Amino acid sequence: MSSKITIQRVAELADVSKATVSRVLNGYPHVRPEVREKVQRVINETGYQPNNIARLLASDRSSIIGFVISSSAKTVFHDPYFPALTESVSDAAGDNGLIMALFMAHTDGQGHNTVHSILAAGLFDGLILTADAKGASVFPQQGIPDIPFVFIGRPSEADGVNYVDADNVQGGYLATSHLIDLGHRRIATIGSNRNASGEDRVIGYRRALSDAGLAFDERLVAFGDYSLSSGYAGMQSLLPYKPEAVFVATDTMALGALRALREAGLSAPADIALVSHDDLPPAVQADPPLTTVRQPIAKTGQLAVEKLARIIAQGGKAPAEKTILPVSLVVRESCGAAKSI
Amino acid sequence: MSSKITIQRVAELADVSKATVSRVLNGYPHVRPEVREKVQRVINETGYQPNNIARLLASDRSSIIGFVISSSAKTVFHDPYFPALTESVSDAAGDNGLIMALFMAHTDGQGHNTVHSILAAGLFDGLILTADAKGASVFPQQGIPDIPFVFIGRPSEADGVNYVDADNVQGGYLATSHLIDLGHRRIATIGSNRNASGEDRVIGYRRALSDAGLAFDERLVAFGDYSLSSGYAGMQSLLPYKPEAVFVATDTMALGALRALREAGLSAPADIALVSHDDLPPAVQADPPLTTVRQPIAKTGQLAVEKLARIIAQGGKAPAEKTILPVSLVVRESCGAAKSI
DNA sequence: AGAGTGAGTGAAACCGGTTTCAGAAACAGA
DNA sequence: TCTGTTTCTGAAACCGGTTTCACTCACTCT
Repeated sequence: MSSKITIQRVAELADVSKATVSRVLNGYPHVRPEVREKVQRVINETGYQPNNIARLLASDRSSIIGFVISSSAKTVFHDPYFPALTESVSDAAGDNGLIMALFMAHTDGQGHNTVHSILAAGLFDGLILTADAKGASVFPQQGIPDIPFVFIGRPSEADGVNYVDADNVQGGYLATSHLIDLGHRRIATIGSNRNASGEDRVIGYRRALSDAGLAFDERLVAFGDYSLSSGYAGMQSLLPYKPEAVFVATDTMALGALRALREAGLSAPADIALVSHDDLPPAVQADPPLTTVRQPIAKTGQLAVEKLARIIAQGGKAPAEKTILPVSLVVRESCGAAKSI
Repeated sequence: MSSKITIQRVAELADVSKATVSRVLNGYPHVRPEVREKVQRVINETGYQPNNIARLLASDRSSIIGFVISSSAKTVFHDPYFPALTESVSDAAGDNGLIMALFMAHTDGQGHNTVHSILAAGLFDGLILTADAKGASVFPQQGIPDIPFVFIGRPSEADGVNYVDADNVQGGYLATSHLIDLGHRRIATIGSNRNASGEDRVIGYRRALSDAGLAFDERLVAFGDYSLSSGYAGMQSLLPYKPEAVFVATDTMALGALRALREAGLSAPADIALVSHDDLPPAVQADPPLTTVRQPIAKTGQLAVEKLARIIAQGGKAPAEKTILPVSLVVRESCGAAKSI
């Protein structure tokens, strides 16, 4: 089916053996310059492209990595986080000479098995996994060959596992501290206990309060599921307790929170100051633009891929290490610190 | 690296030949029921998983399809259109027993070559391509084996090419007609001439005007590039000509248009009625929620994959056919037809 | 009973590369 | 000039499946 020219044909045309062509192809030593050149010429003239499949079968390496997005809910691609992450992983894979295959792992039995069988097929050199719902670890499982993998986001059982994550605790801390610095005292949060990232942000929130000598008030904490509507609901549940400011754990939920405010006849930052987390496009597009904690998503994907590539190159075994990326506060209008149009 | 058990090992354990195991594996006939069962038992007991690579090399079929998103700009994943499409293609691929590998084809020389070489490697059974910038056809090119492919969206050169697309002309027509029905006369549009879809929507817009006996006014047409900011700029450029209503070719641009209105002290639908196109999540989230033309994105991806699967099953050659999916109008608040909170 | 079918099976070729191994050629040192 | 290396190179094995082909063995049909 593919281009009809094979390594055998090239070998014949260049009047050498398959082995020699293979050496030239892979840049191996021990080939006379003139021979190398002759082979190279034939390759160029014929437009020969080695068949990856055969190469892979022989060398036990595919150059394909799987990127598994475990979406418990259908929310996956509604939050711009995953698209952004996907893009960076795809780019990084390309830069490292790898092909990325994307999977959405639906946690229902059916889809689960699909992913499982795909993995077991031995097609991939490695995997990038997104840490998702607590305890719902897709990996590792019985019967799966020990293929290298790297998590993005801290998985629930992080012991002995490679992962790259943003400093979510610090994110919650920065956001909350900023609100404290602006003079607010009754600071609420719309967090999430769906996964480690969400929990960490709430931890940062509590730590900031504590460091500032402020009491933690159970009633000022709402939990969402990263969806816009859960942010909306969260804010509604918070309003009766009259918060002066709210740290919302994601931009998307902040959008929902803003809507709840608007419908209650309130506005940010005039009535309630808002700081969110992620700094995705909606943060800029929101009205008012959101003060938010910037999470280095592109960097996260890139480092994860590079780490995986390194592990693969090392033959699979490498000590587990975690990488925590710093986050930073981006001040816009929703917090009330800056004034603009 | 993979599970150490090979077909050879299974054959030995079941006391049959590799050929027989292969037949059982693929559900081929000519195997005695008892033998089939014995082999199956060994397979189950050992947890044997056939090596896809070897299978593929021998059968010239990989069950992997490439999904190529050609992103001229970085806008790709900012517009929720692509995430939604990706999700549907991924799902459909899984349903058809195929693995989807995602590529972002950056049109710069570098990335271009990457995709090119990947394709030439003969790893894929077929491709799903997104029709993008006019003339910038990624495909077909010299040296690429004739691999089956299906476009999503009408490509610039659509002759003899398989594609699945929404009825964009009808979309523009429906949106504009709705505004006309509401009594508006000075109807502007923020369209796009970046690709066929954009052009078609403008064609529908013009046709609706024409059918209603309204004159086409050059000054009431602005062009954007699908980004929120271009919608913003588009609306600003339109305002001096006092439109009563505007058909914006995508939800995302409509978000930008709404912002421009707000900053100009105007609001929709009170001052200017708005209808957009796509019906992606932002349409619901917008304030006011957008009246928009629903495009069956999930269906589009699904049909494209199914069509591709069919072509592959038929051995590659099949007559080119186009599939145009119907669109429908979703009335919300931005057009002024409905009143609600 | 003998020829003609068709199902069931295994040996071996094959897919298109990589890798091992051994031999030939070139070059060094004594 | 004669060993001892080192550099090139090709033949052949190998990766783990699929597929062809020939052969055996019932089981009809004359």
